[in-house]
Amino acid sequence: MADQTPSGESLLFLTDEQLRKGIEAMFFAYRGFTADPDRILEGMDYGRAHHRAIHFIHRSPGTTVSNLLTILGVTKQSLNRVLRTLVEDGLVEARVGRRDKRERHLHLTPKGQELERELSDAQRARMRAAYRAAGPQAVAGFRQVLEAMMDPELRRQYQGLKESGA
Amino acid sequence: MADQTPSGESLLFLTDEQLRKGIEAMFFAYRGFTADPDRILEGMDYGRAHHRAIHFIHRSPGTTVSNLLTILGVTKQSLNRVLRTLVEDGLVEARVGRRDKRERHLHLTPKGQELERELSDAQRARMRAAYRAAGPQAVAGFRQVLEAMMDPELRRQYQGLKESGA
DNA sequence: TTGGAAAGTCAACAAGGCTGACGTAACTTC
DNA sequence: GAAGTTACGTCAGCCTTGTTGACTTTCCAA
Repeated sequence: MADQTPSGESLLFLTDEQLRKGIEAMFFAYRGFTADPDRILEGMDYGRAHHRAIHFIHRSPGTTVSNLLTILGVTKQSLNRVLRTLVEDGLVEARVGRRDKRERHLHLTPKGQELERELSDAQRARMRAAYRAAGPQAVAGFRQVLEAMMDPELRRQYQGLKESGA
Repeated sequence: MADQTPSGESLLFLTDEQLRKGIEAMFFAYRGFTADPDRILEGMDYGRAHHRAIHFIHRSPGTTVSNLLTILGVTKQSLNRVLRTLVEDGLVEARVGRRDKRERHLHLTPKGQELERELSDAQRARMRAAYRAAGPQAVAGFRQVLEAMMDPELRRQYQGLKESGA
């Protein structure tokens, strides 16, 4: 959809100048996007990597370590460092799999859920303000462009996650 | 603007679930956004930090070090390390200011411009594909939401940069 | 002339990526 | 039941990119 370009001038939105603005918008917006959780995390012993792990464990409770590895796109050594501290500090529980005992199924503890909520409340508040300011139609466009910007493999991850909640 | 919500159900786009999707879209899209330059840079001695410096020097030739500091939001020690290697390698030229000789005005050398073009060609290609797939209206929404998501100070940076080219 | 801004530099450190190698338990296949 | 594979953890070492703190040089401006 949205492929009809009735006249040549509709392509003005594809000029290098327009693209550069989009690139810089991504850069500055991503700074804002991570700013609130970063602020909350600093002072604690955690960083952005812990936030990501917590987010996706909350998002998909019971997910395995290797699932998380492919979603986050880091090495197991890197993820393990993060996960270990979260388990040690009692924010994440790693339950041995029932069918396959090699797997560890990850869950947030109540304490972990509390931090998750604090972080996502902050991040959602900013998203909500931005969404409200821009309006529903802009939001739809926002999501379309972002989705088109993903690597195909990541897009599948995103879409797979997108509806799996219900 | 865009605040008219004729009926309650227009606010459906502000549910926590919608916001979570937006958050994950940002996460995955940003990975795609940086993937191509990262690929080009790996193997060279440069990283994402060098790319950012090169981008903004290209964008605002003659900009000073402290301008760059506020735009990039890093410490001068961190930026200096990047800038030093770029100057040593002959990609960036730091000209002593004529009015204020304390300032260094930064320019890309032909060699620097060559790398800049390679990097931004890759990044623009992805943006262009995403823009084309989503269409002009979606692009407008995309930019609106991103702009609303920035910190006010960063938004001023962005907007200040936005038109200064012509 | 003096205060302070702009720039650069040295040193030390931390977060969070990476690779490589190795170990162990558990599942799968022959 | 032996052999191979998978999932996970861990040790060691390295890199990039961020941080703070302390210090110097230059030089504009009050």
